[in-house]
Amino acid sequence: MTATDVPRTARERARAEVMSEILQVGRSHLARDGAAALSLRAVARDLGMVSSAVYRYVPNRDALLTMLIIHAYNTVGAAVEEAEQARAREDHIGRFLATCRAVRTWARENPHEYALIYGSPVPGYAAPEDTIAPATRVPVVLVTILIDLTSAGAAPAPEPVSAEVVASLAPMTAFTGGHVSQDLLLRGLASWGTLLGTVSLELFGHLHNVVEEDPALRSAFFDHQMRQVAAGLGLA
Amino acid sequence: MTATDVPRTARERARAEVMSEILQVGRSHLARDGAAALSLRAVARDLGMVSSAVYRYVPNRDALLTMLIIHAYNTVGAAVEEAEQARAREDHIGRFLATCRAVRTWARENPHEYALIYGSPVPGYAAPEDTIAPATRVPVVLVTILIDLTSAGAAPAPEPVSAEVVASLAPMTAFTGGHVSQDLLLRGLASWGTLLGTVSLELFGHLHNVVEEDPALRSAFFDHQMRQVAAGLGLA
DNA sequence: TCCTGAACGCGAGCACTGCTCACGTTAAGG
DNA sequence: CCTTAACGTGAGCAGTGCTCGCGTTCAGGA
Repeated sequence: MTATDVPRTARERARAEVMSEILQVGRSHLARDGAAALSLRAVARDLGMVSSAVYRYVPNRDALLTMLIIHAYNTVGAAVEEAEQARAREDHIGRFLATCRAVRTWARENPHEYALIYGSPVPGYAAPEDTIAPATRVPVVLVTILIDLTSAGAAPAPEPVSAEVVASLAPMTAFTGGHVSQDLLLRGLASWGTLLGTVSLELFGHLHNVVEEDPALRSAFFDHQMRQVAAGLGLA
Repeated sequence: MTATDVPRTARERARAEVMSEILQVGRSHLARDGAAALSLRAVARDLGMVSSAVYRYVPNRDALLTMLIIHAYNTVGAAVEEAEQARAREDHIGRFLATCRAVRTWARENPHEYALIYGSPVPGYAAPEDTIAPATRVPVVLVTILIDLTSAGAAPAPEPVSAEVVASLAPMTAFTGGHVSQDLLLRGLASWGTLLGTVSLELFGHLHNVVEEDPALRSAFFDHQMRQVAAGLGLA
């Protein structure tokens, strides 16, 4: 069971090690210079290899970017899950705010990673299959809060939603089953949009001359906005 | 007055023409391949020039991107202004929804342009001075609606806002004067974030397996979300 | 135990990019 | 008319992604 995916031979060991080194160097380059400047040759140089050697491990530059995307999704997902699980299960608003704050904090600490996953898609559009699972970690946390909120009977009375809009949510309701009202689901998606929109506005410089730059004030602003969003979800 | 900025000599004429050709070809390349693939050499080729010749007109690639950014801001700004002005001045919710729809429609028609201005910042971070005025056109429309709403006495009763959050809004209130309550301003910023967040989610593929792909359903979903946002602004 | 084939690292090379520079040409204005 | 600045050219530098043929090294079957 556990032995199957653990490297045994020296070669497999070496390969795994080189692989993780490539990823690590790639991450540091991404963090320093951003995705646009990520260069396989530069990564190879840092590793003391010739550039063509990395192609034994990584098919092309986009594949490396994809790995970094997956890593980014996983780190923000882990950060969010940890922050959210630190709150009591019945503290719905606390869990929600913790989630929002964790996303923003992670984004501010890793702006290039954030831009990579929530900014303009860098590789040729089609998100590889492997990215979708990590990408769902944060949304899953949010949806879980909505489910818990509903099963605790604390969800606001759902307002009616047109049949067409209900139909548009089909892929989503396949996940949530009937555990969350369509109305609350829509509000949840809106809050997801507001969260990412607000963080993107801040990180991408669109709050310049709009909201004071001072970090404490920026945090206060963000907190206020997220509390407002929480209120829209029926969270006290 | 008008004669000063109109080209007179043949040389100035030619220069202006080449300049606009560069921009036009740049725009078509951006629309086709995206910002990352924009190449000065390719633009030069399309123009029948040698690559170094374009440097007589454009200092570097980033400058060309900046021009495209400005152009993008202006086209989305114009589209929004036109859509919004088609509504009656007292139809606040109609103006708001028209604005939202215009942004989304423009974004769907010009995804790479949208990504350029509202996605990850491509050039070396610092947004040049020339971009800020065009960038404000859409937000100005939104704020104007809020001002009109307030002066029509139709704004919802403002809820109290902490002193710290008020302080964070200093740059913004410098623009609006006292014409809009701090609470409404914050809600307006949230709706701006939700609008961009929702459009970004859709355009950048984050609604995959979340909201049905069918264009009509996507539009219905977006409309519902924006109506919800409008309700949060006190718009019927 | 040997030996075959796969994995590996290397260096050269292709096509492309941004950008610079010295060079003739051309046109504008004193 | 003639100087000066703007223009377009082509060569060239440094960097990129990616490919390919070459020896080497190692793992596992005969």
